[in-house]
Amino acid sequence: MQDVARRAGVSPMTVSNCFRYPDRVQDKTRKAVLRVAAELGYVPNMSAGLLAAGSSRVIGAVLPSMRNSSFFNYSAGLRRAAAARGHEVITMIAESPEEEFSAVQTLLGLRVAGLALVAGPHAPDLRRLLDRSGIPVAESWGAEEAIGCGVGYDVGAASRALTRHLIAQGRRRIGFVDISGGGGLRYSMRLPAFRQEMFAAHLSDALVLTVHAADGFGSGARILNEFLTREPRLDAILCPSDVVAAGAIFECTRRGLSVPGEIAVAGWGDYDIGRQLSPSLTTIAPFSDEIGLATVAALLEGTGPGLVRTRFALELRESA
Amino acid sequence: MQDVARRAGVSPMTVSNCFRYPDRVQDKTRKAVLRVAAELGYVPNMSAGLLAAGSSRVIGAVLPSMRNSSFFNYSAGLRRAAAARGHEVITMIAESPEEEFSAVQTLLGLRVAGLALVAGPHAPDLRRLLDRSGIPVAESWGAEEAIGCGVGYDVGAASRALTRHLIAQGRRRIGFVDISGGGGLRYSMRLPAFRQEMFAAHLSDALVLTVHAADGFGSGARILNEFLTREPRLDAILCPSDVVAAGAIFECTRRGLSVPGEIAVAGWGDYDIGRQLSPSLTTIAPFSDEIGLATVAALLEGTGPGLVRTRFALELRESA
DNA sequence: TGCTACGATTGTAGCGCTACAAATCACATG
DNA sequence: CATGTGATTTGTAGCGCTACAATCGTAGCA
Repeated sequence: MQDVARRAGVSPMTVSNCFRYPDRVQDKTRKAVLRVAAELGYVPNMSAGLLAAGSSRVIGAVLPSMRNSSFFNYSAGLRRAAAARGHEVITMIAESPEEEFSAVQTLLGLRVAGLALVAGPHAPDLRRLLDRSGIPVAESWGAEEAIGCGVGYDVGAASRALTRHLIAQGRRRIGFVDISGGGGLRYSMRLPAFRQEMFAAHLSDALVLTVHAADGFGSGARILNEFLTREPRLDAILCPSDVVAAGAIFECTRRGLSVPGEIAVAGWGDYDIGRQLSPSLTTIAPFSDEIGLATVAALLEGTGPGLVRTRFALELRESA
Repeated sequence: MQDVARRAGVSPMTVSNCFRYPDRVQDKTRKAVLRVAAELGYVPNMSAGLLAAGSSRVIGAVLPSMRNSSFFNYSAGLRRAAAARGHEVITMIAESPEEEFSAVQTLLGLRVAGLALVAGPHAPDLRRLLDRSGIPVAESWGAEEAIGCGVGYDVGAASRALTRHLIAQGRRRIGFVDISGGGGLRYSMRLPAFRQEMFAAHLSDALVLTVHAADGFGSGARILNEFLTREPRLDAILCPSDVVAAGAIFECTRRGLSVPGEIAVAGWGDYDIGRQLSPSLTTIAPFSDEIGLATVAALLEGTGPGLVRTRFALELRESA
């Protein structure tokens, strides 16, 4: 900074202002300084700035992965909302509660302006660590018990809407595929909501199977087998993701079962594959980018703990 | 840090040492300090540490997306290699050269220990900025002209291997699907290598089509249409990704063309979908995680500019 | 007991920047 | 031409930590 100031013939303080508060500096001066800075390849040392000012313009996000389009869209939403407020987003991937804890420590060490977590199993000390840090925290896909501000759509309502739709279509023997593993926590209300609606319609809610998130396509055959063994007249399946649903549809095709004629298949998450599939997939669209937008808003507008509900949509297509 | 030192009855310097150089501190002292720190929720301010010490243990990575499994595996490789060396990885997503430039500035501002870029179109000033920064840089999927150290497999060799395989199988009228858009830059050697092999085998290399990366599945129908219009006796297609190949196979199935009987279809990238598909997809496996590992090694072992080659494999399955 | 050697611990100074208040400047007014 | 006003610029002090050198404590040995 000294060098830039000298070369531009101004004080270091003016250089600092050029980057942090451009309005405070006369147009001509600022342009001159910025030109010299570009020539010298000067990039302000954010660590020093943060140390001096006590506040940064970087938001930290911890994600369990970015493999599926939900997290991808979420991340895009985070970035868009942050950019609109002059902030940046840095991301750390953590695939276990331990990794998440360590990532949070790193981000806290960087003294980010806010921290976006994703709901799921957390390390036991995480909440305490964050409470003491004083940094705004939001938990995306979070529900009532969220760390900081929970941001997400009403999974239970979505599950009820989907179940009601199937019942309204005349489906009676509906198989429900639950998801296990860490990510499943975000969808823990799916099953209770399904049961509630089935009970209300005087239908059996006993056809429940569990798959691991990682199984993906591959589980389609197993699911169908097990369901049909237990209930040969099965007429609908509710899958926990479009990928699993795609696997189920592939297996139906292989067995010569028509979809949706003989069996209705519903997915969850509105992934690309669901649109391309034939028949195209009825699914829940979670508007994950909105979760990202709302998360940044909660972080930066300082609403504090609470619960922010985003939208979801029942996407009716061919398969159910 | 002062508080922790007071409560633990030691000097601030000892607290600092506990976190940075655990060996310098007696076991008993360290445990006591760490306990107090945990109680107080103290996390060392990395900015201050970096400012004082001039070096951080965080590596910055800029990715164009993490939608596909290549980047996901790459990112996992980065994290694994960094963890093995006691470092962390923070990621920024940038979908355009401008966003990439801005992300690099942020990461440079954080004074990361190293910067991992992905090959593709860059902002014109990026190279100069990085040269002056003095921070180690590597460009993954990079080739000869890489910024910093290029790390990646030999795309040309992979393309030649795949083409030779099809020719050896007796295919004569081979359609080649090229990819356009930013990401295509990483694969610019695919087409020249294909042409070279076709020429060497005295075959026509004129059946070339271009798709946009974003089109994915959807482009399958168009590709097949155009190829078959130009050459009704088409007997093979080389696709730029497994997703495009899957789209092509779907379209073949719809038209009643048998794969690989009448038409061989080859993908690229070894995505999940290629294994689940029926017929399963012959493809190039890029070992993206190795690119991540090698990138971190190049960054931290300070090999400087140069070119590091990782492996790839011709994954022969049912479709070609 | 005195002295050395070595590991553990502790001051001091300063990393690069920004908040804040003070100083300076440009310009219009009486 | 003195004076006031508001915009622009500039010192000063200190953010929280670590490198480095200095100091302390203690075990081993003559």
